[in-house]
Amino acid sequence: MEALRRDFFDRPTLVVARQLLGHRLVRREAGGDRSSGLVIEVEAYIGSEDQACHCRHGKTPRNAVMWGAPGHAYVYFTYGMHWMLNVVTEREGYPAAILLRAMLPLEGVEIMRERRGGRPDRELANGPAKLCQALQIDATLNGHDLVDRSSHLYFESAIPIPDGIVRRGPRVGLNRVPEPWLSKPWRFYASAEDVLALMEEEIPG
DNA sequence: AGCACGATTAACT
DNA sequence: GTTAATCGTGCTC
Repeated sequence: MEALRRDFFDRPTLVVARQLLGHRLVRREAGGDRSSGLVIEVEAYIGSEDQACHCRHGKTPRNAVMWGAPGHAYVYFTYGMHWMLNVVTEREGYPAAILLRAMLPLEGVEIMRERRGGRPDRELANGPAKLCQALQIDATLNGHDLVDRSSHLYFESAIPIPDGIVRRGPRVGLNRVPEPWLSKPWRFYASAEDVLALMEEEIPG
């Protein structure tokens, strides 16, 4: 499998968000083991006009990575206990990123179970904070280059997700965000069941 | 199956 | 002082 290249992320954010579905997020553990999963849910945050975007009030120490080069990780802490992973998109100087909201675990399921406190498998990474907990993602990965196969966290191309199983809708969890931003259909997702069925078609048995 | 709530910390118009 | 791109629990129907 090939790592995604930087120019994959140097495109309009909605295009990247849609295309990111079905690609594999790989965590290289300290001992060299891999854990990974297929991206099945994302949300786009685009520009300082987007009133749901962290960059709506300009550049700050927290959101600085979003203004930088595409293909880097923007990791932030929220609600006093949760980490969120984003990948930066578009040209340097234009703040945009994609929030990784859910993945279908494939490799390293055992270590994910441990990190997730023995929760049922379908709850290992079906939320942005759960995904980070499952892959042990925190501030040390903020600003990390995700376009680098030798690094601790990167993307690999995996299976294309057909339009037929892609769903789209408003971003979730937004507080006090005005229209039209509140209703922008900038969330893209596919059900874990549909993606599993797709994988069985590709590789019968 | 769905809703309400508390947890807990860092950044900040 | 207020807020937050969430999660898990506990309660009700």
